[in-house]
Amino acid sequence: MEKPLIGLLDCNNFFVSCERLFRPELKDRPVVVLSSNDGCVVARSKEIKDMGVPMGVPYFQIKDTLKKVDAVTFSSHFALYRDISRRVFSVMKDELGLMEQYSIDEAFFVVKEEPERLVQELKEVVERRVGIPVSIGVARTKTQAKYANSLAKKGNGIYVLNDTDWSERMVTIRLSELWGVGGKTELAFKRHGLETVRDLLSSDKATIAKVFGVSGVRLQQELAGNPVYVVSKKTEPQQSVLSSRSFSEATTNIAVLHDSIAYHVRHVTTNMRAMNMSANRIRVSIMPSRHSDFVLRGGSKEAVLTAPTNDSMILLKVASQLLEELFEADVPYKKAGVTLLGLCESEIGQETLFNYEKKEENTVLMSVLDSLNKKIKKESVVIGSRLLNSAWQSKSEVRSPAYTTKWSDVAVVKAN
DNA sequence: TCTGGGGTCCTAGGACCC
DNA sequence: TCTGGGGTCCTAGGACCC
Repeated sequence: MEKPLIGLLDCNNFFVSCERLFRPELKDRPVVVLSSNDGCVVARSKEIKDMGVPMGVPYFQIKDTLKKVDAVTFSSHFALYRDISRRVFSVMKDELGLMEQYSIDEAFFVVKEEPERLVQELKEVVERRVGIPVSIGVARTKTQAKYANSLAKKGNGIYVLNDTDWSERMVTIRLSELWGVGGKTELAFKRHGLETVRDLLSSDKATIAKVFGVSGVRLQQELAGNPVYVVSKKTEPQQSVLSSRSFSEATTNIAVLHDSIAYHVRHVTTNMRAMNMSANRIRVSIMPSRHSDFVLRGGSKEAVLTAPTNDSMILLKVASQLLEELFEADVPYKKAGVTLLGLCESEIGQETLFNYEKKEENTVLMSVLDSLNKKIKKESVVIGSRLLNSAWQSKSEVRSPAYTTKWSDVAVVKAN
């Protein structure tokens, strides 16, 4: 029997499509969605892509251009996108049974037979039931399927890449077009005279291993049609949780940094408690602007906790300590973040004998805090530093209503 | 004036151990 | 005067992805 193929379903211009779902009149209008802080363009409609506006471009650089073509601009609205994302995957699960969610808008799945018919049906069902346009690529491996998906996007939304097709194409496919090959890797390949998929495939495996390490060998295997990355049934447990944000303006004031770190600790621990998870390591990072003379002056520092915890008070203390150690007085910081690592289910975390009783008390306190903040308003009851008019807080000017997650914003449907 | 946020995986180099 | 070497674990940072 034929070896199974791997499919990749990817939502087209996902954030833009989500916004259009509730504003159908924007169907053929140019639309962009901005990152938080309204800093960069993170999603573009086809009209915008055709204008040559690149992904990730700073908003201020193209504000005027967008105005000229009467483009509609949205700030990111992740609660909405996550909700639509869940609907897409739930339809996929109904149709396929087995699939692996890869990102907010992509999932891999196994294709056993009749790839053309299967993906055609899948595309139609998802589009009919969720209303988001999707593209599907099918090939031997995940890396090839990614490429097939890019071909699907250029055509009618479906591309099944067979072996003959692939061997013909690999002569011209540049390594930089592939999944996992970024700017640095591309340069390294070039230095060794490797530019196309064929170049890499005709290289000696041992040499690739020596020069490019395990990632090089894996890429070579995947391109040769030997799957290294399998479609996994169960989702691996998440390994880390991060909260970070750029400041509206850079700061050299450690009090402002303490304020933002405290916010991120609260944010990240609230999420952890909601998932009933604990962490055994915490990392604090503070960074200057990537575009300033201070680029290299940022850093991060980790601490190992005596026992896994999701207690805001414990983590706040450790995080502040780490911040004090990292902080350098002459550096203008633009961004700060907190990561929790070594995640585990709260119940199975190892308790240390000494703080067992204390931990019980805090657990009650934390759950009271969480429910207050949920009932009243986020961040209404707070542990640790919180400056009024937080100097570092971001702005989102043009966020769409919470159509699917807040009753007050539910879309109204009118029938004629 | 204004350049995102949340993840994963890999590796170099130091600490430590025997 | 000459002062081991190999393994493992940890941390920080880099590269990449969406």
